[in-house]
Amino acid sequence: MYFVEVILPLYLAKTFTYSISKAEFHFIKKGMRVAVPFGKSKIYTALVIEIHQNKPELYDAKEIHQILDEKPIVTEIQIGHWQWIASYYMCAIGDVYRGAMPSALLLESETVISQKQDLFVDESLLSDDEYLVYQALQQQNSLKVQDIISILNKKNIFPVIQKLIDKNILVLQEELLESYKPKLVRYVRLHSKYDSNAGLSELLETLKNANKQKEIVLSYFQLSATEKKPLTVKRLVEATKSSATIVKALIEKEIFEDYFIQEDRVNFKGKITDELLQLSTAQKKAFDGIKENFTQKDVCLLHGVTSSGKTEIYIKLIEEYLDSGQQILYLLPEIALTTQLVGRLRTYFGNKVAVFHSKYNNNERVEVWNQVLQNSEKAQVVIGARSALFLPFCNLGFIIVDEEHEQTFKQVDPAPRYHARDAAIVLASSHKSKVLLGSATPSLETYYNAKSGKFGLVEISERFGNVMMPNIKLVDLKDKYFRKKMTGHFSDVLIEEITNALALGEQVILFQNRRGYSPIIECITCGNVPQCQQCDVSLTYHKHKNQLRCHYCGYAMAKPTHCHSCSSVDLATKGFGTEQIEHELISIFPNAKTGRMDQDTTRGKFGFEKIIDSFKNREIDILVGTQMLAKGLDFDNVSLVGIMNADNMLYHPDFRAFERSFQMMTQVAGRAGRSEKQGKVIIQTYNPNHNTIQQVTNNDYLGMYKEQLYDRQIYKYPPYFKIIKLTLKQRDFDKLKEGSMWLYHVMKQNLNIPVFGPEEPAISRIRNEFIRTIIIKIPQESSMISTKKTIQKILNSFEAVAQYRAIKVALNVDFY
DNA sequence: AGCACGCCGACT
DNA sequence: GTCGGCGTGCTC
Repeated sequence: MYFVEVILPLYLAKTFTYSISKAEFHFIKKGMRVAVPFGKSKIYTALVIEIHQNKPELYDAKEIHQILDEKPIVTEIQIGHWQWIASYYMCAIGDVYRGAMPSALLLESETVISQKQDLFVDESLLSDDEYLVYQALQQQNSLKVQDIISILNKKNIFPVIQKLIDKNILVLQEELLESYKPKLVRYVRLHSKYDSNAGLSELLETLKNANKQKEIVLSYFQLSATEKKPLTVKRLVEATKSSATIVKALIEKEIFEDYFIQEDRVNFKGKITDELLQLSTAQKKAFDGIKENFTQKDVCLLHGVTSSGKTEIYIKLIEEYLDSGQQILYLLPEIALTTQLVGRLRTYFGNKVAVFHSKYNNNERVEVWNQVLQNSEKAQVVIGARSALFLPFCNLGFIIVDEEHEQTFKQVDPAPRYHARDAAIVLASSHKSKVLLGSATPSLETYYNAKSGKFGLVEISERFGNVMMPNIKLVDLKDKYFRKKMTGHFSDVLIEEITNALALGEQVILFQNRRGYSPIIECITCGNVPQCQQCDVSLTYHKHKNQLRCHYCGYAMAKPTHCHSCSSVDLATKGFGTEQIEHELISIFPNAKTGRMDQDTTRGKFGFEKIIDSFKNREIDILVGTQMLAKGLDFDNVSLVGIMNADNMLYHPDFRAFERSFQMMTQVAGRAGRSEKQGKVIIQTYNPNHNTIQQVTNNDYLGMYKEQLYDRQIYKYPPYFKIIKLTLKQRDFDKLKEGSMWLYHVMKQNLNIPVFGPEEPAISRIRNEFIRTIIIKIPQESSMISTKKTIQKILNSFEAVAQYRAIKVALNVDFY
């Protein structure tokens, strides 16, 4: 009796037991994948986490379907880390497994329908639907469920299939589809019969009437003599300016033969610089400080103002860990940033740099996974967004979390809702490795940890190359509107500064944290604002497509010509977004070239790079963008940054609104003045005296930190309180209201800590589901673990109530 | 999560 | 009478 415990890639908290043979028992190891039947018909890719001989008593374990790996592809450290994530972030281990593995490694079965061999069918006994399926099977020998759905044009096809099975016509099969395909490159060589030089002259003789073919054969000899390496078909065709057909003809004549070599999809072919990286005095001091800290502490915060040259320090540190033969993980908040950074790191570390992020396709991800697992030379330094954390490191020495304050490190949906920075610190401790957090505007939590001595702290207060901090000017919008000094959304001061910058051939960045043309359209006569049918939000106007769109569910409609409520044609736009700013720019500066960077213009794999590149190449004079601009991009010719409206960030109903506004404005301002000249920043605001705005102006991080920390303590927020947010969703408004009230009361009674809610969020309905939230605040002194246990118990009894079962509850631990 | 079962209203 | 809606329960 031999068994394995496995994790399934489903929302299931439990592990499952399957039986295996004795031979399999000796072969299977923890961390290997096995295909297992689960439920009525499906086969899933499960992960073995235990091998044992304890027969389950309550049920008969099914046998596994097949073993998928020769060797473990997940390490024991990973399994431990996943279990930590599942318990800390209160989600199912299956969720973590599914989120962590590249989907190409998680094969699911698909039902394949085919016809029985050698059968006689009396077609008159078939119904119309049955006949259609039968006919389709005469054309192709197998069909998928989806095919039949489209053939019959209805959803529930199972009864039809069942009848055909009963009539002994069909068979069903579950097929596992291997989705990873190695990239094969086609090479060409002389056919093996010419291995000895014997037939060569004869060969050319046979081609004397086929000039083009002869030419290629001669080129082949020439190319392989000069290049001294195997020749790809592609290269040969290009070099001879011929076509693949002629090569094919030669292969058919058995003069050439082709063969395939597996190649990595991602390959760096550039040059590695010989130059040694020289750190400035300030950088060197920080570098030494970090190393000094690492002798005492496992985590260190590098707090360096914008353009203080943090990257060079990272590179120096990476160099040291590389020399000691360890793997390095470099986490970035956004994929958009990787291209720039990868290019830079590759000039130092060449092919040792691997990249891993969500825009990579499945095949590319599997390759990086395997390289990391094998501790391959090619993946010594891994750069990636948060999910790179899940790679199978075996010898991890160092983790960098760059721009650690960025909220994109926290996954919101789906589960696991983990924070990559915090999970990285835990991962590092199981690898006994070090973590460096870097930011110009650290999160309050991290700075608090550094100040309290939990983390080391190293600060750089000057910019690299003695560049001055930008000069920040405030423009009071109330005053400017009153004095009629505004053109659209541009104050006279901003226009003047842009004019000056353009005259000097310098570039300008304008920041508006809102995409679209203007948020809403309002009827002047009756005040009606078009709303989304499925969500509790107003529709956003997009001028370019002349559409109204919902930013939550993606619903789009043509812009109405008249009010749907009172039929008036007087419709006005209210508020403004990037698109409108760009539009106004064009009329104010008709000669300047403008560009826009937001979610709408950066779609596609290289959308972002295209805009960045054309801005870098100075094809764009003025770039308008959303917060994407705030993310550590380096431009050397930007002398002016304008923040169109600082207020809409400040007044978000969120306890982090001021912290975030400070970070965002400071980061955007940091894009200004990268060369000798001091950069200028114009902030347009209705509240020039607001503390946060003053702190940005004076570059007063510490002031912001102290003020916010004080508020956090009073209002019971992190770092003093841990926060768990529960989001309840259901289509039925009343049932949701009732259920959330029940849950709130039970939580309140059983947890001796602050519980708030059930609150109706600002957007109370998305995709026709109503939403309520409950917030639980756990003080530092109470136990996180026992509180979570109690919460889990309460949720279990909540689900046991039949009328509440339809309510979906999502848990967000350390919600951001 | 998926998937089947089972019960109910609305159409050929 | 069937089709399709979604509430319920289970998966080693």
